[in-house]
Amino acid sequence: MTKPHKARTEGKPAEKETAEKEAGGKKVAAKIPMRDFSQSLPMSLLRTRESVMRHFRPSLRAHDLTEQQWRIIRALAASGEIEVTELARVAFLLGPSLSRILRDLEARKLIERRLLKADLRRSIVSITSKGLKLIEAVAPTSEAIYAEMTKRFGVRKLSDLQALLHELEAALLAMPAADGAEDDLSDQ
Amino acid sequence: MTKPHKARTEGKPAEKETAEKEAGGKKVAAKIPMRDFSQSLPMSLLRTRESVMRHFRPSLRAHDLTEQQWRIIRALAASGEIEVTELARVAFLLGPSLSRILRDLEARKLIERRLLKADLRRSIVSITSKGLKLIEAVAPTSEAIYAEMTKRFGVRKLSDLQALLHELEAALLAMPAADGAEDDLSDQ
DNA sequence: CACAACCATTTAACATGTTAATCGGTTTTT
DNA sequence: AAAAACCGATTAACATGTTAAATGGTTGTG
Repeated sequence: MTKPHKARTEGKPAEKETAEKEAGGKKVAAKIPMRDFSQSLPMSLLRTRESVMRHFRPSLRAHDLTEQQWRIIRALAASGEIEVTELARVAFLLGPSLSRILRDLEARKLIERRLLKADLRRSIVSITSKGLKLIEAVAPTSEAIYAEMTKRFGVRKLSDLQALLHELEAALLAMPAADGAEDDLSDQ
Repeated sequence: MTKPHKARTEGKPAEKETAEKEAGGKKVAAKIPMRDFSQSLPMSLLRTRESVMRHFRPSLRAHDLTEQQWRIIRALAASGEIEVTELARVAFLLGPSLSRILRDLEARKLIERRLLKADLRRSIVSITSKGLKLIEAVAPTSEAIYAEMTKRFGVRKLSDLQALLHELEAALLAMPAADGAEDDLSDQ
């Protein structure tokens, strides 16, 4: 990928000597503020997600569950039995995190594991009855919160948002990944 | 940081999707429907954000920067000088995380700190010239990636998405937080 | 002025994110 | 079959997320 030479200033110019780098003779003042930082897509997604999770955390916490543990429990309840690798995919967790969490959930007897005789490298994970009870205890509250959110935001807008999120995800999955070995200008 | 992965294992049709299942004598009984787990709003936001960050990470990594460190550096470049508490707000980081990261960035001479004489509890953080150079080295690639994303997804849709994200965030901030003291049946 | 209440920041402790390395188990190659 | 190549899962090591507690500094009140 080539480097664009269009660092433009548009946000608020930083006072101080935030480096006046100029191309030619014009002072581009604050330099490279890039898109207003607080409005970058990753930040927007992060903030919005947090504004959502903020409402669910108290309920999970009341049942001694972290967000990730809840994701796993729910995924298991929805799929019955599932291999660790597949569980990592649906619960969107990395292997190491999943490994640790499964260890803890197993100790709490919320889930169970058994080896696959056909391939001893693999194991099958499933939820226990105790785990199911926990879900039954938490789900109503979660559903109520979700319903309230939907009501406040609007079914239609929520649906539109979900659609856009999926479209963006699809568009980016189709976009080739830059390997980070761009230009490597260690000079300067 | 937040960035799940790439656990793929295709050709693995997730048999049995929802609900009850009975393998042998083990009944992984039924449960509450709930919205299809994988389509929950938090998961959608998480996955989409990851699909975005996935493209930026290689570039950041090439410069030995984590996502959070980059957020801080950028926020500083955009605001000149700023107090720690305010920095935590704009970079969307919790105090403890920020404290650690600032310590490291200061050791790397990318940022500086000075106490506020008027109130010794507070300190002002600012970016150094070395930090600015780092930004100049990373920004072009980041901007190029962002531009490519915008091109693939569409300016209009990106704008719509940002708008919906903000609206949802606003709607949820106005929603009272459940304190999680519902029924509290301590498991056991 | 003494002191409690309050505030900004940091430290502590534990869970997860993340990449690399490791460890059995399985498949392929010779 | 034995060695090499692969593979799934875990462990290691370090950075961050998250809540609670500690540390110093500041303010309000008596």
